[in-house]
Amino acid sequence: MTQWGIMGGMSSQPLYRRVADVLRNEINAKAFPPGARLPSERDLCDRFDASRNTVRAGLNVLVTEGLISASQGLGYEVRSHEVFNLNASRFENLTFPQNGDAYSTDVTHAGRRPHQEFRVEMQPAPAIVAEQLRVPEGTTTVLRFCHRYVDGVPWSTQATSYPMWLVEKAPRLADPGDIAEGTTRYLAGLGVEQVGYFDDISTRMPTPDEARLLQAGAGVPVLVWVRTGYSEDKPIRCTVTTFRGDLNHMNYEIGNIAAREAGE
Amino acid sequence: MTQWGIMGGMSSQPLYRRVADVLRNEINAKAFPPGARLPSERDLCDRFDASRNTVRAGLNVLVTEGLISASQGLGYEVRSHEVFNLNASRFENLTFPQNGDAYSTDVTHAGRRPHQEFRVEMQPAPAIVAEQLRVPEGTTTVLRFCHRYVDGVPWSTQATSYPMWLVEKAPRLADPGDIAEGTTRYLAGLGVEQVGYFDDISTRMPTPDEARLLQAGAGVPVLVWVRTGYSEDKPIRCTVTTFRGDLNHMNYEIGNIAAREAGE
DNA sequence: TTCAGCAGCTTGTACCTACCAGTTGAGCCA
DNA sequence: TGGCTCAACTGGTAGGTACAAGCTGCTGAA
Repeated sequence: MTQWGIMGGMSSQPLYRRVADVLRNEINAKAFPPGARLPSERDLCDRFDASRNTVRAGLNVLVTEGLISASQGLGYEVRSHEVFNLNASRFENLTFPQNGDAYSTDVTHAGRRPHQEFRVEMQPAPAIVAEQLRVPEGTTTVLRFCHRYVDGVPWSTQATSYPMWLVEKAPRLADPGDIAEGTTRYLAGLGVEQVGYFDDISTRMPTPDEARLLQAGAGVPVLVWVRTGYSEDKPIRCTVTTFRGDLNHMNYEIGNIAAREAGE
Repeated sequence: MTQWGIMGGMSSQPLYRRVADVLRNEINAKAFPPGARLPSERDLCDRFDASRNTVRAGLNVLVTEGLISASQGLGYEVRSHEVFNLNASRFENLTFPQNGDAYSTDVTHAGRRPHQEFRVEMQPAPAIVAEQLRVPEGTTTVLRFCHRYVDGVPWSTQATSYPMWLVEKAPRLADPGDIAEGTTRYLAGLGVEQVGYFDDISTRMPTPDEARLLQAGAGVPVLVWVRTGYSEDKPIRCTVTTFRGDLNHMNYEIGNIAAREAGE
C-alpha cells in the first residue's frame, strides 16, 4: 500500500488533484463524450491505486467545476451543454413591441416548447429592487412571479416589481394570471410608456432554494439579470431574472451591426 | 455516540447539510460578518457533535457556494464582496471615444488603482473567435493579451483577436505593448471604423488555469464577455474578457434613461 | 533588545471501516 | 406472459485514525 505523504516523487500534486486532472483531460479529449458515464468510484480506486475517499475528492472537484454530475445508483455522467441565446437588446424592443410576451415567441421561434407559471403577490420591496425603483426599502410593491420552462426543463425564474403608484393607475398588474397583450403594451395604453432600460448582469453560485427550483446541480452558477424600466421621468418596474448559467447566454447588439446579419 | 443512519428523527436532512444550513443562516444574519473567522473545525465538531469529516463536508458546501474561503493555518473566513460595475454600453462609446483606454479611465474614475500587463502573439484562432470573425478555424490571427489588476487584485484577463487582413492595414496591432491612443482610435485613423458591437455574456466555473490567474477560490464563477466589433461591412475584432464573477457586474443602458441619471 | 526556533494552534491529505439508499437486471413464481 | 423479489451493482453519509503543512505567539539564547 502506498504510504501517506510520501508521494511518488515525480509529482508534488496531491493524489486527489491528479485524479481530477487526469479525468478532466480525458473528458476534454472526448475520451468520455457528453452524456457518457465514468467508471465507478470503486473501479477508479483500482486504476489510481487510491482509497475511495480520495477518488471521491477528485470527482468532487469535477462536479464543482460543473463538468460532471453524480447520481446515486447510476454513477457519474459527463454533462452536456446546449445553450440558449437570449437577445437582451432585442428582447423587448422599444420600437417594435411584439404581441404577447417576448419569452414565448423567442422560445417557440427556436423550435422549442415554452411553458410558464404565474403568481402575483404584494410584498415589501427587497433592498436591491427598492433602490432601483427609488422607493424606501420595505415599501409594498406588486410582485409578478414567473417560473419558465423550456421543453419541460426549468429554465429561469423571474420576479417583476411594480411600485404602488403605478398599480393604482394600472390595476390589472395586480390581477393573477398573465396579461395577454403583454404588460408593456398594457401600460403604454394607459399612457405610461417605457422609453429605456438599465440592465445589471451578475453571476454567483445559486442559493439552495434556487438550485432546487432550477434543478441546477453543484458547480452550475446562475446568471442574475436585473432590468429596470424607465418612463420619461421615473422608474416604473424592476425585473429580476435568474437563469441557469450552463444553459443560457445573453446577447446585446449595440450600434450598427448590419454586417453581422448580412454574413449569416 | 450517534449511531450511523439512525438520524435524530426530527430531521431527515443529512448531518453535514444541517451544519452547512446553520452556518449559512448565521452568516446571512451577520452573526459572522464579512471578513470574520468561523470557529475552527474542531470547535464545530464539538458544537454539532459530529466527526471532523462531517464538519468538513458541511464547510465545503459553503466554500462551493462562494460564501466562505479556507486557508491552511488560519481557518475559514467569511468572504466579502465589493463589486465593480462595468458599463458595457458606455465602455467604448461609439460617439464619444475616450482618449487612452477605457478600462484605465473607468477604474481611476472609481478612485481605484489600475494596472495592466500586455502580451502580443500570433496564434491560430480558436473555434469561437473564428466563428465571430468569419474566418476558417485555425487561421492565424493576432492576439493581444491583457491581464488587468485593480488595487493589486487580479481582475480580468482579456484576449483580443484581429484578422490578418486588418493587421496588414494596421501593422501597429502586431507591436508589443499598449497603443497609447487606444486601438479604436488608431483603427479609425486608418479608415477602419467600428460602427457596432455584438456582445455575448455567459458564466461558468473557471478552469484551473483561470482560477490560478484570477486568484478565484472554489465557488467563484467567472463572467465571460465576448465582444465582436463590426465595421460597415465585416467583423474586425473579437475580444474575450474573463472576469471574476464575485467582483464584477456588467451594465447596459438601452434607450432613454435620462430619468435614472436625474434621480442620482 | 533581537531573533531563531519551537509549541500549539489551524486546515490539508490520505487511509480505513460501516452502513444507507437508489437503480437495474436476472430469475422465479403465479 | 406478467409481475414480483432479490442480489449486485451504483453513489451517499458517517464514523474513525494518522500525519503533513501553514500560521502565530511565546520563550530562551545571543
